[in-house]
Amino acid sequence: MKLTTKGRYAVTAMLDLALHGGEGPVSLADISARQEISLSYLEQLFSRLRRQKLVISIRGPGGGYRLSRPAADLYIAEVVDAVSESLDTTRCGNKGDCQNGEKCLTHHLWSDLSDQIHQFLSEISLGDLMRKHEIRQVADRQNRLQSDNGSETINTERLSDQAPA
Amino acid sequence: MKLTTKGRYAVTAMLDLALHGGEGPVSLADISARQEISLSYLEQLFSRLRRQKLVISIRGPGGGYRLSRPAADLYIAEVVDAVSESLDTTRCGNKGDCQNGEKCLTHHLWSDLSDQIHQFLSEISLGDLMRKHEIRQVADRQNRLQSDNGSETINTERLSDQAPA
DNA sequence: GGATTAACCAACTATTTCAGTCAAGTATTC
DNA sequence: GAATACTTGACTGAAATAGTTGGTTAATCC
Repeated sequence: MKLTTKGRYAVTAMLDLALHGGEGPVSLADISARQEISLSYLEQLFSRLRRQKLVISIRGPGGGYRLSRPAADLYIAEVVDAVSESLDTTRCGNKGDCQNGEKCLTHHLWSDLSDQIHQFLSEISLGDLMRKHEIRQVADRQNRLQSDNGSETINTERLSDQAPA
Repeated sequence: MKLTTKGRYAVTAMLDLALHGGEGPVSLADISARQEISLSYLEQLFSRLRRQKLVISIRGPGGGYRLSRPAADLYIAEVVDAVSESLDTTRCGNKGDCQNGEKCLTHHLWSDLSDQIHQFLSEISLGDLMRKHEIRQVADRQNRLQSDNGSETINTERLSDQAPA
């Protein structure tokens, strides 16, 4: 498991797809415009997302991409994995033949940690984020309408509130 | 929050420090030899760890580094943060003046996700890892002594077992 | 059928980060 | 004062990240 901006781009794009995919395919050009990610970079990312069967492509005019499954069944970990192609964390190839066992232990500790984060992201779906997003969008709009003074109430409840058990 | 090999090196080194720091300061040369991390790279990492006050340096012969606090009070998130200098996740500088609010929302979602991982790593201390390490070391030794046939029982229980609530 | 749309693909470039090296310090102890 | 070991900064090669260019292929619209 590796967490970099690349994964963030992928999750953002997938979320955009989930949010705007209600009325047919979404083109990368649209996502690029909305999320300000370069089109060519999106192509690279979606090439992987497609090969991992997270999205379905529709060619030709009016074409674009669709989620391969309902957003509630698409998990963040899948998206991150699809684009970052998790590297070997052990250096010794996980063969267990490290020098007198000592080195490999710390390696395994890190690998366990990494597994836990993976597990964690496997329990959050795009649907979960969407719901939060919608709530938030509504909340923000309400805030903007209600209080146009400079009070700046960014009081949207945190994602942490519905953290997976 | 960014998770790369850099953070792994730092955690590994700090864990080594925690494990061998019982009888006085530990030199980077020792850590370098045990963990097979280049001395110069360790110097870079410890320069940051020291500035973040996670370790204390003792100069001169017999010198080295010590943890600034008991291992049970030093959390993984601190170590990772110290060396990876978490980059801006929002691009817009978190000012909230993104284009019609839309872009920033997805950014915030990711930032929340990142916060949760951070939170998660903030609940695991070096002490926790040490305990696991010791248990493991004993278990491995037992395995090695008991079954010297090729059965290869890598049945050490996972870190997940004592995941923080 | 031809123009348009948009996915697909490959090679190439610039920038940044990672990982490591080198060299010249400074403080401490023996 | 010599040895030890931390401290700092500049520098390097390799890899990953981010973006570009220039095409090809499939589907649709006119």
